[in-house]
Amino acid sequence: MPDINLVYYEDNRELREGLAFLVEATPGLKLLGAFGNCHNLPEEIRTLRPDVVLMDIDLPGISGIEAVPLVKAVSPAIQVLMLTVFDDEDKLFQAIRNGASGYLLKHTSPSELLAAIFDLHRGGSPMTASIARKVLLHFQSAPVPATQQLPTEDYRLSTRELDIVKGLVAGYSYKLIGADLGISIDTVRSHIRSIYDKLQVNSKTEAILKAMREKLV
Amino acid sequence: MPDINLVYYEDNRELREGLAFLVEATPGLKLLGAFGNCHNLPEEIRTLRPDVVLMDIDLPGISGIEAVPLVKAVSPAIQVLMLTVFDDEDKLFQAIRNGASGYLLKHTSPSELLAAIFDLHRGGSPMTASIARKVLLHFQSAPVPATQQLPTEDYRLSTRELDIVKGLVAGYSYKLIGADLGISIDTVRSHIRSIYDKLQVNSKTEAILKAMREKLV
DNA sequence: GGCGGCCTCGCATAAAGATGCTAACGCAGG
DNA sequence: CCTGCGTTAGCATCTTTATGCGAGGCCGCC
Repeated sequence: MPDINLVYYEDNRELREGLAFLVEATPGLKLLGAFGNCHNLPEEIRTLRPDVVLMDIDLPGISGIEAVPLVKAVSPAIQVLMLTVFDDEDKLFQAIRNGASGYLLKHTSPSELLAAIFDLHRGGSPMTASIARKVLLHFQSAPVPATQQLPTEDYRLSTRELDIVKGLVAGYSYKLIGADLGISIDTVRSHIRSIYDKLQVNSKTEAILKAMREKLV
Repeated sequence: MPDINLVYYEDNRELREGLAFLVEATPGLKLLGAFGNCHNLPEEIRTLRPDVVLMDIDLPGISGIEAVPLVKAVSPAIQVLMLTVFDDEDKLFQAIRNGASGYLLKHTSPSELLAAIFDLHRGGSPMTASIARKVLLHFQSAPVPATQQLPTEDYRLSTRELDIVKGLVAGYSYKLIGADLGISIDTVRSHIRSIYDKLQVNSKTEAILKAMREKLV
């Protein structure tokens, strides 16, 4: 099996060099590059073509979290392992949503870090147990996973009324909606009336918000 | 620190005895009981009062998955670690939803298992990397905000301007916003001006939509 | 055939919003 | 000290929305 090719983003020079040393001493791993920021990330990733990217979260300029989608944009197959000193919940979930595949706290021992890299490359998602707990809790509390099926009350809007609502949600004025649908502004008003009636609102704003929240459009 | 008290449910006698041996040989752990099925689980848990329950998934009669809520019913503080040979996705998520805090494949080495028990007791959620990957994938695909984490451009709205935007997004009229913030409607207008300027829009609707989409509020 | 819902259009008025111009006050920074 | 920005405020004017009242055409249904 060929070596696992790594790229490392970390603004702290000592850590960067420490890991470089660690990786170079480990058979099966190859560090293609280590950088202090993500400003040239797309080019770096494109030219180096790593298998795994180690990403510090708190980078100056473009944060590690923002960098994840950039990596994934070059190639979704590249696995990103987040490294951080803080187990900030928000950042954790942002990183996960952005496509990170692993999440380790920096107090992780070198041997665990190395194991994590191999795990990651094997298709696993190594994470610190405390991180994993947070993820599980989200699963248990929030009904995030299954398709958030709110009853989506049926307001019985006609197709034309839905056209109008779409226009509203698109941010159009009555005039524009009318032009768009080829009807007069007064007709638009007319439809708006019945829409308000059915949605039980009395302003454009409320209608839009309700339509969006209940995903009528 | 007192020992971590364990109870183990596993129908395979060899495994049961193997783990009993392993635990007994480990300082800091104490096995209070090991059972081949969950038929008397509530009583067993109530009387033994373990800190951690190790639970095989494929048990005859009441499955390990069904058993998790029973354990949690006795005391939600008890941590449940699932052990299984199969990494069946459905079972995994059922177990998580039922309140399991950790999830290991049985090919896990004894030392990792022991580490997992300590992790669990410390508040972590040990899981095999491949299991963790499944969990993360659910996070990435399922959630509604899966659209994309656009860089959330910084429009440099002042705090007051954000107050106003919140009001808009809440569906309030200028009058209401003014009343809410204790300022005159003309001041609201004034802020609205600069908000439109910064957001590059020119209607309430556009501002609201932009604010919502870019989650400025 | 008549009833009701939907789509169309119009006029009118009142309320809300958009925008131009102006201006006072305080506070931070050059 | 002067400048810039945020916050406050007022006035004027035009546009957009909200709503009341009315009306004709089309279609499906009892």
